[in-house]
Amino acid sequence: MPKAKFEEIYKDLKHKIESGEYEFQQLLPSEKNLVILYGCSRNTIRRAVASLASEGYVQSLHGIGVRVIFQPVEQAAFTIGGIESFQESAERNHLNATTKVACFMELTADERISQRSGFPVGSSLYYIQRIRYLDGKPLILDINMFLKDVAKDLTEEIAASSIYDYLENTLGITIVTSKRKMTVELTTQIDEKYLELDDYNCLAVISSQTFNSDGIMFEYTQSRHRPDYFCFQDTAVRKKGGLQGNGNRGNYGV
Amino acid sequence: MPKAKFEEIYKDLKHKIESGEYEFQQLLPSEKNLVILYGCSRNTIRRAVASLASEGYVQSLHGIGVRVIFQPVEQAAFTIGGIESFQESAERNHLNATTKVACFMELTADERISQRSGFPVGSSLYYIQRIRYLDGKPLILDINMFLKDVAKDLTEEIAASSIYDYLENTLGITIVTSKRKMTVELTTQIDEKYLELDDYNCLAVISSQTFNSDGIMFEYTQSRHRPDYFCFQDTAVRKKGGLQGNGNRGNYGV
DNA sequence: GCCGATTTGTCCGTATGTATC
DNA sequence: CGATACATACGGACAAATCGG
Repeated sequence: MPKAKFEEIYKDLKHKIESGEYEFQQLLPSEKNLVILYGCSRNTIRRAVASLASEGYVQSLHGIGVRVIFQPVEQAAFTIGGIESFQESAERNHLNATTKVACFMELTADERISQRSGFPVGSSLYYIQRIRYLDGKPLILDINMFLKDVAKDLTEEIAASSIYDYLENTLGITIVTSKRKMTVELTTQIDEKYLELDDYNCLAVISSQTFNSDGIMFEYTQSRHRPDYFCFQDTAVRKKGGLQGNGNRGNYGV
Repeated sequence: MPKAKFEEIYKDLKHKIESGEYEFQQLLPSEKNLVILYGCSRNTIRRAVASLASEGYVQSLHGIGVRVIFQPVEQAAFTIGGIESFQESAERNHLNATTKVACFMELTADERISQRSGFPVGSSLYYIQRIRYLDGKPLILDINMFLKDVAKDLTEEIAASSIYDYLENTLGITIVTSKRKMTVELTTQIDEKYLELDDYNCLAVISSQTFNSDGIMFEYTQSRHRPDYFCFQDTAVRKKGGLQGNGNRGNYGV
C-alpha cells in the first residue's frame, strides 16, 4: 500500500488523466495550485509530476506548465515492467495464467554458462525451464538460473507456482534491482517444441540479472517471448544539451 | 554542457564508478559525506544518486548505504536511448555512419496510416524511407512521417543528412517527449530488399511518436532493426509493495 | 523591445520517519 | 538501546523560460 504522500498524489493525478478529468493537451493546474489542492509542499508535487512525466503521461514545459499527452490508445492488458513476477502481472490484469515446469535440475556453471549469465564459473545453480500460458496459449519460455546458496531448497513444486513468492515470503530475501536486456534471437528446438510458433523463426528475448539486498546477483533469467504477443514500451525526454532517456539504453553490440 | 550541479555530481560519480575508483560491491560514501565532498545539499546528492540507480549503476539500501553494482561487461558501442538521432549516436561512438534515402514523398494520412501512426486522418505528411549503414553494413530501415505543417520545407537533401539538426537548429523546434514501443515483426519485401538479412525472418521494430513543445505529435517513426545488431537495455527497481519500473512498460496486446 | 506576472527548474537547510547494525 | 544511514516532507530562495500588456 502506498503510504508515501507523493505516491498518493501521483496515483490520483494518473487516475484523473486516465479517466479524462484532465484531458489530452490540457495543462494541469500549476504547481502552486496543486500545492493548495493537495495540501503539501511543492517538492512533493514535483516528485509526483516527475513520475508521470517519466511514464509518458505528461510533459512539463519550462515557463508554461505541465501538459497532458496521455492518449487511451496505449492501454494494454499485461505489464512486465518493474520486477513483477508473471503471477503478479497476470493477477493484476485478471488473466488466466498457468505455468508448466519443463525441466528442473541442478548444475554447476561452466565457462559457457558463466559467459552468458554472469555467474562465476563453478557456481552451484538451480536450472529451470518453464512454459507460461495465458488463457491456454503458450506465450513464454522462461529459463531461470538461481544461485543455490541464496534460493535454498527450491523444489519443482515451488517452481510450478511462484518462485518470487517463495523467495520473498518464505526465505525473506529482498529483491532490489534488476538489469534487463532485450534482443531478438533465432528460435531453438526447445522453443519450437513448447511454443506454438507460426511463421516466426525469431523470438523476443529478455535477459535479466536480479540482485538482492546483499548486492549479490542471485538470479539470471531468459524470458523467450512469442513475437505476436510481445510489446515493450518506454518514454524518453529530451534535455537541453542532447541526450537523456530515463534509464533505458538501446545498444548495438560493436 | 551540464551547468546543473546535480548533473555534474552525477557525471563525476558515474565516471568514478566506471573507472573503478568506486568498485563493484563497494558502498559509496554516505550521503552526509558526499554532501561534504561536493559542498552541496543532501537533496542534490540524492538526485544524482537516484539517476545512477535508475541506470543500474548503484542500488540504494535503506539503513545501509548505496552499493555499486556496475560491471564493465555491459559497455556497448552504440546507444539509441533518449531521443538521440542516428547521427548523434554514431558520432558519440566514433562509428562511420551513412544514410541513404530510399523514398521521399508527400502524402495524406488515410484511415490505415492514421491507425498505425496516430496522426489524424487527412493530415499532410512527409513520408521518408531511409537505410542506415554502420561501417558499410545496412542495419536499420527507418520509416519517418513528419507533419508537414511543423517540419516545413523538408527536402531529400536534408533527409540524407540530419533531420533533427534541421528541425532544431533551422526551424527552432524544441523536441520534448518521445514515446516508444518495441515489437518483433515479420520482415516485409522492403526489409529484404534493403537490409542484408541472413536467416532471420523477423525484425526488431521500434515505433515512436515525438512531441514538440506545443504538445503536438509531429513525428511518427518506425525503426526496423536487423536482429543481429540490436540490443535494448533497462533497469528496474523493486518497491516495497510490489511493482515499479522506471518509466518502462512491456505489454501484451490483449 | 521592455517589464512584470506566472510557471517550471534548481538548490538549500531542516525536521522527522524508518531500517540496519 | 543508540548510532548510522537512507526516505520523505516542508518551506524558502533564486534562476530561467514564457507570455501578455
